[in-house]
Amino acid sequence: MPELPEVEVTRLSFASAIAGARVLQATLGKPLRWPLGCPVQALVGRQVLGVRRRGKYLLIDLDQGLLLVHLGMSGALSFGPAGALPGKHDHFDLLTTQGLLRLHDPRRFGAVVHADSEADPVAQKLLGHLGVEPLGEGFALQTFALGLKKRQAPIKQVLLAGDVVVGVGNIYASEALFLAGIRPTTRAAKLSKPRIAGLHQAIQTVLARAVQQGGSSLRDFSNAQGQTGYFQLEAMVYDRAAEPCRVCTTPIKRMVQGQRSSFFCPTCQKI
DNA sequence: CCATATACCTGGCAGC
DNA sequence: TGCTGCCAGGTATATG
Repeated sequence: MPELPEVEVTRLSFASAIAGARVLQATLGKPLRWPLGCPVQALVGRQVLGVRRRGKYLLIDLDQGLLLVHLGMSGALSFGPAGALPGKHDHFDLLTTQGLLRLHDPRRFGAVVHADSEADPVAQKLLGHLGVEPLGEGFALQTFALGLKKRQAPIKQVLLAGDVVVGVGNIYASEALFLAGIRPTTRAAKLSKPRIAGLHQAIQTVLARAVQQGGSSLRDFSNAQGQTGYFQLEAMVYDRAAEPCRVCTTPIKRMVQGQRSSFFCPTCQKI
């Protein structure tokens, strides 16, 4: 579920509500992808200063250190009045003076990690290699082109790798490549400058639009207020194998790259 | 350094 | 109904 748009939509849905809250209690459920990295009791008494995002990570700033939250494949946060006991798939609770922040994550590929600062090696191990933010000022065409020129791998896989540009996952990689008219199999280094410019724009267009639409809710994504997203309704290719292209009616194709599904229109995406 | 495969975990679905 | 196999939004890690 969670690519950049879903993570950003989640952030927007609880950041202001939790800001200033004091942690009353913290609880862990089953193990997540990585250990918390500090005694859970150490979170009690901390104050939440705000919530930022880096790639697909949420950074919850505390008065001492910060929490890095990743939603993995199936994670979702909720923030609201405390009440219900944790369910089978609720694996992290942060009870605060302003509400309960809860991580629901059936597959447990997600994580909550404490670090003393962003410069902390614990944080750097997760954030250090990340590429540029596609919706930030720093997403320059020139640097993007330079990054792609060094890579012989298929463009789809370079986008997913996240070391050139962050936040583009399996849905939005396919969608951005469709918008740019580029085949997912094209080697990144072989893209011409105009095609790179088109992709640079397409990534921003797709991600910004998805944020506007509240993200994609394929099965179970919802923001911290429990609201689902609608971008999946306007997806051009993702999960539309054999369905007619919305532009030219050619059946959309599905293929596998790096053990992940890619979707494209063989007519609209020639090279 | 780069490209690709593997592992982690649970649930939903199609097919028999 | 129950079993099996496949599929799913990610990414650190290991292996060429």
